[in-house]
Formats: sequence, C-alpha cells, structure tokens
Amino acid sequence: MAATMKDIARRTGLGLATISSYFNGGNVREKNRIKIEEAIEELHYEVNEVARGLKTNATRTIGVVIPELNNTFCAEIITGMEDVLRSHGYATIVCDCRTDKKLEREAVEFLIRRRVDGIINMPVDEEGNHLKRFQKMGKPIVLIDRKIQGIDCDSVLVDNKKAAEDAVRYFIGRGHRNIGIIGGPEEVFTAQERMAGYYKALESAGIPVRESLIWHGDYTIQGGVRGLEELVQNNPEMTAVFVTNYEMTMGAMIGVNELGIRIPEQLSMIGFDNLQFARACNPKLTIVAQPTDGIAREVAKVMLNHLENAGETSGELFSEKLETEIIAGKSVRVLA
Amino acid sequence: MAATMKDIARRTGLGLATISSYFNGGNVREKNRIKIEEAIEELHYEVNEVARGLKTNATRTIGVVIPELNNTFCAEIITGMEDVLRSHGYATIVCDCRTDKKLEREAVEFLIRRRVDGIINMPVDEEGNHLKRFQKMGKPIVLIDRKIQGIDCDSVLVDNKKAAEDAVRYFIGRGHRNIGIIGGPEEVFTAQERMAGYYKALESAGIPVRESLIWHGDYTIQGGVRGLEELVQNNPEMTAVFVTNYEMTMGAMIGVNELGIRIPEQLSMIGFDNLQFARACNPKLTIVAQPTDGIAREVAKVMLNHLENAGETSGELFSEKLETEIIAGKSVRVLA
DNA sequence: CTGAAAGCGCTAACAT
DNA sequence: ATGTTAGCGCTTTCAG
Repeated sequence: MAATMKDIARRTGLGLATISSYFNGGNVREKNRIKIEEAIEELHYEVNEVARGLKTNATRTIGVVIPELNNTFCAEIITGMEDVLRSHGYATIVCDCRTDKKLEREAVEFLIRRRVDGIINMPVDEEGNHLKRFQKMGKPIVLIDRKIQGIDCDSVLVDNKKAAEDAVRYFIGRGHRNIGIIGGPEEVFTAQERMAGYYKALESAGIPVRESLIWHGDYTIQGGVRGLEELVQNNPEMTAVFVTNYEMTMGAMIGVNELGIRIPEQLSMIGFDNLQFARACNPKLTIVAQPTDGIAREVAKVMLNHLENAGETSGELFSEKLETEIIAGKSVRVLA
Repeated sequence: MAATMKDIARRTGLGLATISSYFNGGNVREKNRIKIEEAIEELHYEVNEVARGLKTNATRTIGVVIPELNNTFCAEIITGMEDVLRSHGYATIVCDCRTDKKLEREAVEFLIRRRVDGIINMPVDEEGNHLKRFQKMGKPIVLIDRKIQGIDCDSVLVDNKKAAEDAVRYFIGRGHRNIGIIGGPEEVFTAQERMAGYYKALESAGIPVRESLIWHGDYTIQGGVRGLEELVQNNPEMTAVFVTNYEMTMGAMIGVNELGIRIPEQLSMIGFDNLQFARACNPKLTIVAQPTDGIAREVAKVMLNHLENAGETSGELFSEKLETEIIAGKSVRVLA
C-alpha cells in the first residue's frame, strides 16, 4: 500500500542503510540526499513508526492514565503535556479510567500491550499495584498529585495542605470562626491534604474543629450541590465555606443559587481552580488556583528527561511540589 | 526484555502457530490451552501490539484531531469517544491543533506515520487538504461539526442553524426586538450556521437586521468578554443577547459582572452549551444545549462500523444531523 | 489441530 | 559514505 524504504532504495538505486541513515541524521552525500528527497516527494513516503518501534523497542508514545478527562484540571494538564510531548515527536494515548481502580489497571495493561515508552498517571489506586508490572519493565513512570509507597518514581505535586491552610486563614483573618469545608473523597490523597490544611489552620488559630462543619464530598458537581445544602441546613451559624475542587465549587454555586443565598452577605465562599469560572460568578469568587500549566510542563519535562537521557538520571527521584495562589474576588465578607 | 510468543512456545513445547491461534480465537486443544495459560501467567506475557500491527497493517489506533482540547465541548466529545473506542480495543491518540491549520496538517502527518487505522477530525481547514493523503490510503475519516467539499466521508453534525433560530425565536416570542448576537469566527462553519439561524429568525419575524447588533467573536472567553462590552456600549436599546458557544458565554457572564449589568432586568441572555455552568449562574442561564454525548457515541459508532466491516460499508456516506435543545433558566425577561 | 517458515518495514552491525 | 544482512515479535500460508 504505502511506500516503504525499499521503494525509495529501488527508485534511487541506493541501499537501505543509506536511506535509513538519511532519516536518522547520518551523513549522506549531497547528491544522494537530493535523490532521496525527490523519491520521498514522488512516492509520498512517510516513515512507518510501527516498524521502527518494533525494531528499536521504543514507540515514542506515552500513556496517560487519569481519573476523568471531563474534569477541567485534568483536561488542562493533558493539553499542556500533549503540546510539549508532541513537539518532541511523542504521541500521547490518553486513558480516562472514570476514577475506577479496575479500569485504571486495565488501562495500564492496555498501554503495556501497546509498548508505550512511559506512563504518566494521576493515580486512583493508592496501592499502586496497577503500576508494578510496568515499572519492572524498567520504563519510566511519572505520578501527578500523589506519591505511592513502593513505586519509586518521579512525581509532580502541589502543596495542597498549604493551599487549604491559606484559604482557611484567609477566612479567619477576616473575622470568620464558623468555617465549613466541602472536602473530597476520604481515600484521595489531595483530599486528605486539603483536609489536613483545614485542620491545621483552625487549630493554630485556636478554633475548635466541629464535625458538623465538615462535609466529605466526591469531587463532582452534584457532590458540591449536596454538600452546600447539607452544610447550610445543619449549620445556621456558619459564615463561610471552603470548597476543595473545581467541580464541587461549581456545584456549591449551583446550590447557593437554588437556595437563594446571597454571597457574601449571608455566606462567604472560597472555591478552587478555574479563574475564568470565578470571574463569571456574581460576585466574583475568591479561589485557590493551581498552576495547571506549570504542572503540565513540569511533568512532560521530567518524562522527556528520562526518555532522552536513558540510564543517566536513574540516580535520585525527582519530586517537585508546586505552590498554589489565592486569587481574591468579592465572595468573602469582612466580619465586624 | 518482555516475554514473547517464542518464550511461550518454548515453555509449552508447542509451535508458534498454536499460540497465535490461541490469541486469535482459533481452536486449541483443551490440554494445550491450559498449558498456554499457565505459561502466560508465569511469564507475565502481554501481546505486543506493535509487532501485531506491523504484520497485520492495522494498529487498532484511531487519531483524533481537534481544535482545542481545552474547550469543554471538545473535551466532552473526546471523553465519550475514547470510552467506546477503548472498550473495543482501540487506542485513541488525541492531537490538539490549537485552531491552527498548519498544526492541523502536521497532526495528520504525525498520525499517518503512526499508521492509525482511522482519523476523527473536527476540521479547522475548510479546504480539507490536510486529509487528502490519508483518504487516498483508503482509510476511514469521520468529520465532526462540518462537511468538507472534496472529502467524501462520514460526518456527524449538529443542526446549528436551527439551534440559533430557536434561541432568537425564544427572545422574539417574549417581546424582544433589539437582539444582539456574539458570533464565532466568520470562517468557521458552525459559526456561519449559527449566524444564518439568527438572520433567518429575525427575517421571518419581520425584524430588520442591524449590523451594530452583530459581533464576530473568536469562540474564546476573552472574545466573549469583549463582545459583550462592545455590544452593550454600542447598543443602549439592546434588550437581549445570544451568545454562540460556551467559552464566549462564560466571557459574556464575566463582562456582565464586571460592568455590573443585572440579568434579566437590564439585559436578557441566552448562552450555549454546558448546562452545569448555566445552573451555576445567578440567575440561572437559559441555554442552547448540544447533545455532546450523543455526538461522541455516534462518531465512535460510525468509525467502528468502518473498521469492523471493512469494505462493506463503502457504499453511501453516512451523515447525521443531531438536534439541540433549549434549556430554560431565568435569564430571559418577558417584555410588556 | 499443530509445526515450520516466510515476511511485514525498519534499524544496526558489519563489510566494503 | 554506502551496500548487505539479520532480526525485532507477530500472523499466516502451507504441510503434516
């Protein structure tokens, strides 16, 4: 069907090695280079990366396993990573595992069969069993948003504890003491960290933690709606609420609208991620913003490092912790 | 490195053909089947899809080329497609071309080198030159959101003209006559169709079209902000505005907030896509909703049809046009 | 039902 | 610098 190197060899009268050398940056006599390029043009030749992959045992393909593509945070990170990976000649196969451990494991097996050169994973299974086999093959893994005991690999994290601490302190500094939190799933690492930050900020301000002010959500829009409704209903004295991811922030705003609560007069709020959404809220929402683009580029960079330097980097594990930022809106009232 | 079929053959004492037959649904004697399965287990064997792809000239991989992964509409469609494709054993390589024709062409060439079995494309280049070579290879293409003259292939569309017509009629039916529109890029097909619907609704109601009420945006958030500001400034008498995609809808809400305009008292609005965002707006936004999940599943289905049936379907081109729906909020005022 | 052998398109010694 | 050749891991005739 498609033209092969053999066709080019025949057409130019050159040997296969010369053609291959041409494609791999070797030295080719000027005259022959021109002949080869003419042949490529006329035959519409395109390198067959599948054959190359079989031979070199490197597919120039990276597998990405994430909990939800439909989650803005994930989508933004993938956009950034794919951009830099493709510009280096790497393809990205994205697998959305729907926050399901079984699907996550299947995704990794799927990627192993396709012989990807590396896996980038925002892990759902905190045990990391799904990654063990891939790691034994000696191929690089980069984790996003959490480390896993027993999987020695690079990771790019965000300082989620501090992020939450900052947010709660922001409330406290403006006179709030009855501060609610809509947290994430208890088994999710980022959710644990954000919750820890909430505790820490309260404790260091000498404010007792009250269970009724804590809602464990599921990082979904509907979870945010529900969480807001419950917190408001159970805590008439609550003056502020911190929502710990974007989807739930959107849900909390929906809840606020549907209950007819006025922000910030009746309730102050700090949300998470997505500055544009925050701006579109009325009044503009104060949020904790993660450096998504920074994470994406960092992850891609770390992965490329492994791939291009091969054995060299094998020494120490890389692990960076990026900082978040509070972007002030008008959703937090200053109490007398 | 990893175990191969040869290893299994050696370990079981069987021939390669038997092992291959086992993997491809052929008949294998019960006793041998068990032996093979034991060997697979012990050797942690995983089929090498790369080698298989070289031999069969089919990679079980689909390329997807879209203008912006970071656009919710695209992200939702990809989520849905990837789900059904992977469940049929197909990998998806997503290429975000940043709404750039040159990058779009490069993406297709990239996918050709990787010998994908089919391409799904939400095209940026309306000429379709980027797809010609792939089509000549006899492999299937499915287009989303627009057809291209000269590229005979299946397509899944949305009735965008009717979508806009419905929205504008919704305004007219509630007494509005000075209706603005924040349109998309003039060269983009969906934007043309939505604009055409705007014209048609006005004309059939006998309302003259006024240029000052039309803003040509660029489908970005910032474009929406700008469009709203300009329309409001240039049209004091405007009572309603229709925004024609999600990003610009968000932008328009930002503009509304930043200008301190009250909805619907001072201005009525109908947005596009993303029901959840609409619910999070205060007051709840009335929107035109596209059946994203329906589109995603349809596209994947059509592609799989080609792939699994091979030559059979080559007859007629498939082209479905899905309907949108207006989801009422409280952002449209009824004029006396 | 199973074994032997050819070959998919490429790369990488090795020889010239 | 260029030609020759083996072989990556699999599928697929063709025999047996």
